[in-house]
Amino acid sequence: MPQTRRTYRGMSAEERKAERRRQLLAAGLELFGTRGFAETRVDDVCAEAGLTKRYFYESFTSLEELLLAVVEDMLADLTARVVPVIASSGWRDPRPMLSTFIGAMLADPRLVRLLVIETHTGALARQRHHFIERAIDVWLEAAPDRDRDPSLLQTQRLLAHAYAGAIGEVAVAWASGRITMSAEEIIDHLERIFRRISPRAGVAQ
Amino acid sequence: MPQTRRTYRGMSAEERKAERRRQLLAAGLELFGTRGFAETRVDDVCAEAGLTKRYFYESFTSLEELLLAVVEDMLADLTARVVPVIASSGWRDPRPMLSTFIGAMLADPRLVRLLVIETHTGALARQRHHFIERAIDVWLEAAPDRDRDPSLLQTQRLLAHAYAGAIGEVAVAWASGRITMSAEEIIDHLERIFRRISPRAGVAQ
DNA sequence: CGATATTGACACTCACTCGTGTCAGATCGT
DNA sequence: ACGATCTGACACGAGTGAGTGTCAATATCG
Repeated sequence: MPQTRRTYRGMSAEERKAERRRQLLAAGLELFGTRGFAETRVDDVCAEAGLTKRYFYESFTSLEELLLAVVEDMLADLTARVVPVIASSGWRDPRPMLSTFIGAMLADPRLVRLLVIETHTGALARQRHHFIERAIDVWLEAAPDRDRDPSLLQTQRLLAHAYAGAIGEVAVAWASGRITMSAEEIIDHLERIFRRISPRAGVAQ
Repeated sequence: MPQTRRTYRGMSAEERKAERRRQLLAAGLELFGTRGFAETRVDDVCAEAGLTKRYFYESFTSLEELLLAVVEDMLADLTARVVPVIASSGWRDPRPMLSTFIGAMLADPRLVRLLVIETHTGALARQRHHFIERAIDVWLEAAPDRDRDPSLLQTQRLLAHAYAGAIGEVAVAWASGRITMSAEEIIDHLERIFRRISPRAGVAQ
């Protein structure tokens, strides 16, 4: 049992631990995002991170905990990028929001696997739903008051899920090479879908 | 090594084997459709089916093979029910198709889990895509000639994926109690979404 | 009733992976 | 340089589940 903590390679104990945790998160993103959670072992993550099991259990107690942390990170990143965009130009022009959100997934197929596919199972489902609910809240926050009509809330919720599902499925189809379009074209189509689905445009029909 | 085959409980050897296979498929639907594939063991399926492992390996070589067979069955059922509906009134009035397709999932939450969630992984992904592609084909088959414009095919494909994703996500949200609406209302909304997304209505806009 | 096919319960081996432990060597503080 | 800490590689036991085998009990045919 070590009594004092020394610096190694110019890093303090906390820095080293944080760095190792970072490496593990990166390894988790890579493996969970490519071969998937079900096919990933603790030793695989360690090998990918260039560490040993000792340091895995230093920061996480199980693979699922690592998965949760990885998804948490990705969703936090995404939220941080998308929220201000929605808040500023969201309701008037949905394209910046779509471009940011979808662009991130099209830029890194691992995100598709991680955020769309893997989040259907287990504890991740809660994160998925929480993220969608938060998206609804943020969106309504930026909306004109008349759209906060409580009778429309259920509809909003349904539409949000429908739209999230549409984006996800298109992203999956693209990631597996079943849709051969440029990111621009895909965003064009999704923007058009969004504009048509949006209740704002829908009240009038 | 048995040399002759006898009848048991009034059934021939083939009938008994077929009956056992049927029981295993039902057990698979129940377990895969509730706790999910990842949490299901061979012994669980056998217990649910009221059989022993011997008879599992009589009809299947692995759990994944059983899963494939179960999904295959469900998709075949769904296809058999939806295709004629599309062929008859599909393009003019999408509601019967939606009612059939979505109604089946809302009537049995196990189908949601099985067809929407579990089909994202492994060999099932191919079945999922194959089903969607087939849906596109059948749909275009019933469409007026002008809609077969090849330049619209890529768009059709994207829209089909988007719509499939929307239905799936809504079904998941409903199955997990996050959407509290009657099946009728949900179908209403999805029909509206469909009518707006449909390229038929979209060319003008 | 006797012989044999069929069945169900269960024991058994094997492979895999988790989580922990050990230990020699590298690195740092003094 | 020396002692203590930190690190990486690997060994080890435990638990789980797959796939196969055994055997007594049961049902059928002659």
